[in-house]
Amino acid sequence: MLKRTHTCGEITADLDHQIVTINGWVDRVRNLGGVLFVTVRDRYGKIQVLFRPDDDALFSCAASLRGEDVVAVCGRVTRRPDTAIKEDTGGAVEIIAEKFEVLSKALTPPFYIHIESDVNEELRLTYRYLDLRRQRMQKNIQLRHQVVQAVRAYFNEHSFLEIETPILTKSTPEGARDFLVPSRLKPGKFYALPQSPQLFKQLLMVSGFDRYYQIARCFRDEDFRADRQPEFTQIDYEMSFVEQQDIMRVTEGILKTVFKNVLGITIPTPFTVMEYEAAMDLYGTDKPDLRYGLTFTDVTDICKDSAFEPVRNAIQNGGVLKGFRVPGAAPRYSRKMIEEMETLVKKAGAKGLLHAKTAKNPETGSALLLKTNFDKHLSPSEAENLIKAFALEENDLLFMVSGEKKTVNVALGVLRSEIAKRESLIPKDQFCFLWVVNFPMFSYSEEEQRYVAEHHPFTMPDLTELETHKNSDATKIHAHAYDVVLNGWEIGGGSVRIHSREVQKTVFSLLGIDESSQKSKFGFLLDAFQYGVPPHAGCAMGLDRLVAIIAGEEYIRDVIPFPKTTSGICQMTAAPSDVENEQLEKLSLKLIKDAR
RNA sequence: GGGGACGUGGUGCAGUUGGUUAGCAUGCCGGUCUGUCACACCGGUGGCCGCGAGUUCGAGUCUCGUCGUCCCCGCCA
Repeated sequence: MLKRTHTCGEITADLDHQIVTINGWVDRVRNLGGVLFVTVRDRYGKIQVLFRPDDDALFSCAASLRGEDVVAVCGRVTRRPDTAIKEDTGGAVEIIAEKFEVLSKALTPPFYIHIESDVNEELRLTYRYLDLRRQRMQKNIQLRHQVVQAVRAYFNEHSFLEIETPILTKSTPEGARDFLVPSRLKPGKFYALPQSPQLFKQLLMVSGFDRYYQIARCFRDEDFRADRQPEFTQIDYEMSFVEQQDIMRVTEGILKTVFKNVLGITIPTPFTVMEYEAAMDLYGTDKPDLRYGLTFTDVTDICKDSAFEPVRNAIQNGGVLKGFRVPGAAPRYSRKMIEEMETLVKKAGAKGLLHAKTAKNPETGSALLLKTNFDKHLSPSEAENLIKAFALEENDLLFMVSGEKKTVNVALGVLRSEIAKRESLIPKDQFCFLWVVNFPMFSYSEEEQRYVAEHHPFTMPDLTELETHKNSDATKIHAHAYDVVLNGWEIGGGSVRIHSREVQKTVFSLLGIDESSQKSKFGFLLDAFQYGVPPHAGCAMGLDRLVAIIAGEEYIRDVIPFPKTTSGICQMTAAPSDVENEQLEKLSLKLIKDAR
């Protein structure tokens, strides 16, 4: 085999006149009859090879080359004629072939490799190894590597130890559904794949490894989304003898290093900090995208005596009236589009959508008129106050929703992000980081008729609030938890952890985990908490989401080499698949019914 | 579990109120061509319209079911 002396990307004008050998894939063949051009590609770049007709055998052999054949070419690097150098279609040099070998012939691929074109996702995943050859995926996978290296560089420089934790672990209640792995040696018992290394990293703190990190694979058996896969990767870290601020500074440091090393961008730190409640009130989500405005204004007071019954009733029942202004959008929104918006907020739980458009008053020529779907219920003074409260100008569009506060916020939040998309208000190439802090510790699950942890059960609650509200309304207790948000994506989250056995038991009890379950499920943690526990805190960032944002991708599938489809199938290997009955027997398992 | 979109030569798409021969681009194969770079030009190949029922004289088109992919809700501490 002709072994490469250089990669395709390394062949530049510096090597002019030198004899080189390259290995790679045939990207493209252009046969002009008397002269043959072959573009050869590897992961470092592309280089044009020229076959001249002088050597009949060589030329006719090269003429049979097809896309994706794997070749070795030896020849002299030569400056291309000036007339043959076109802008951005390759370098100033080419290789004039003297010898070549076909290392492997290729079938015609099922989709284009050499050009970026839309391809059915199913097909891409079936032939993922070919999809990964394409420039976009090559770029994304390389980018992912760079991000991981930047992360490691930061941690290594700051005395963190990279420590592995088990993949075969224990199923725990709370949180996502576990993937289970049957045990052969303990028939009828199961391991679980980790949803995160949470408890292990806390135990590492107990062990004295006061700065830990891991690029950790995590597994959750829940349904998929564009930003969710059943297995995903977390940048996981934990520190002892620290407080919330310390973790925030470290997280900012990691992100600063990543953006500097990968994109050459200096991101401003520290990040903006926003209370959970403020995020909900202003943006209707706990992960607001701050690249655009459209923040909400509360106009409950203005309309508390509204003649419009649904609004008045909502307010009298302790609800709110809130909305936001879309500058200059009025002429672009037809009745039909506004109906679509109404459908959207109704899906999100709102009872209805109030909307108004502003126009110049033809009589005065200056004051604004509100044209609304609740005109007849709106008094002139209410109209005027609304115009003031929202700072409305001509041709603005105003949306408002009334009802219970949380529902209103969420509905407006959904609307806000839809409007931002439609109005193209989201700037590209901008990175808006923020911290969301002071989350509620618990929420009440109607379905399960109990409190559930908003973050997780190992999060340190506000101890004063815990004492005050634990026997009355636990939803009033806040948690020392924090999320890092980038462009509307939650890219990470963490908390100060409980390091007291008593507090931990109190939280378990509030979650409805009785004494015996505490012992069987979390006994090892409670035991460990009796042997000297450093105060500790940590965080985990979603690597896939982070890389997707940096790569400008909308779906994390596009930054994962071998992802699964939304139904949890690997198109390429056809996993999950049937297993032999013998395998089941060894595991003491039997299928309830033949699902095949 | 629920809602929505899509499924037509290898690939990306079009296909009108149901109407006789399913188009276009590209790929692929063959030919011409000595500076192309998604080479160009000429010719050709290639389709059980996802699958199964039904309505109809007649279905790519309408109806029902089913399978698959994607998006969203639920779910994801």
